Amino acid sequence: MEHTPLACSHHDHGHCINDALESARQLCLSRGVRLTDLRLQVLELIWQNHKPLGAYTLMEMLAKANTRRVAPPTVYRALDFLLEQGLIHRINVLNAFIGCPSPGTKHQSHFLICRHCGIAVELDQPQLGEQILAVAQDAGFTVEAQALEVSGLCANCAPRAAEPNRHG
Amino acid sequence: MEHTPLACSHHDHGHCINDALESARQLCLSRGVRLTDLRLQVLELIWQNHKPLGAYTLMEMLAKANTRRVAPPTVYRALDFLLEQGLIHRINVLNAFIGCPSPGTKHQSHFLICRHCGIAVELDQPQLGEQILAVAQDAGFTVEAQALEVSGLCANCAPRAAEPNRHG
DNA sequence: GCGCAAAGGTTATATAGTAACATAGCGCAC
DNA sequence: GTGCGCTATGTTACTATATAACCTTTGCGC
Repeated sequence: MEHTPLACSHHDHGHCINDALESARQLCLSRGVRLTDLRLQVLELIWQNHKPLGAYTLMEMLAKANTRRVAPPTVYRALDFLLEQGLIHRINVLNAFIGCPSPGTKHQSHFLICRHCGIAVELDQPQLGEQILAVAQDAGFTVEAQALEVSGLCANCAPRAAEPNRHG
Repeated sequence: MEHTPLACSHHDHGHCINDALESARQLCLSRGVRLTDLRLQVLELIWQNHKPLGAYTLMEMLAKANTRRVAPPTVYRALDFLLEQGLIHRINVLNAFIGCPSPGTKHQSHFLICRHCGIAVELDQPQLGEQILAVAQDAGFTVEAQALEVSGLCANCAPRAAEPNRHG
């Protein structure tokens, strides 16, 4: 299985993937839920890089990895499972999905999304979540989910990126 | 034109609408852009209540208000214009659009979205935007847009709303 | 009036997501 | 081991959301 390198910075991404898959296995085991082959494969594909993947892209990748050709419901069911278990997040602004680097700990879905390289980085800032929670509670609102999606240019792309948004 | 009342609290919504439309007219005038009949009508429909409206719902409303029957591109172009001018916001998690109560002032798209009554309330908390900006900048990120979508139950719905999400 | 640019109309199609029902795998009582 | 029941996956068809491409109309300066 080919490792698409992280486009905008250099790190040991194999490590990312392995960690993620291992955590996923542990979590599912401890929760008594089944991380089936399909679900694992989808999670693995999502972790190939740090770019959110659309459900249909994922379908193509599954077809190319050829092991199977799946229809939309199959992919969506796997994604639903992974979402429920907190192993992935949905990026609404992109209609796409990305792996969660710390699925065990309760946290919000806060992302920086580069429009140039397409990478989405999850923020780990509990106090930001607290702040948002506080503002909502002040308004008498009962929070069930937070989705913060900040769009712009990442540190690597900002210098060389001009105007248009092209994901490469 | 019928005024759908705000479901979860009582206020003079006619006032909301009139203010919004008047600001829109002023803004477009001062910017030298054209707030055409169609665009105005779409904006007016969006302001009928405080629930985000989908593009296709909007199409039906236009058809019923009968003045015209429009195809998707027509609606989307009007929506694009209104988005560009900052007169409406897009709620990604709902694939829907809602009026902006203060289109003149630069601000972010921060919403509390009630899953029970469907109402979305825009937060006006500049310091929250600043905080998010600061976090992003610390990560070397150049922010172009913020989208904060907090889902849950509003003050009016929380007491009587049990588990499921039904929009009424 | 003429010509340009912007707005809107029309057709077709791309992309994203779901409903409903059939089949397969797996654990367990017996 | 057989049969039952539950969960996961396969399959077909469809709904919902959004855009491409091209054409016609309108507003407006000259």
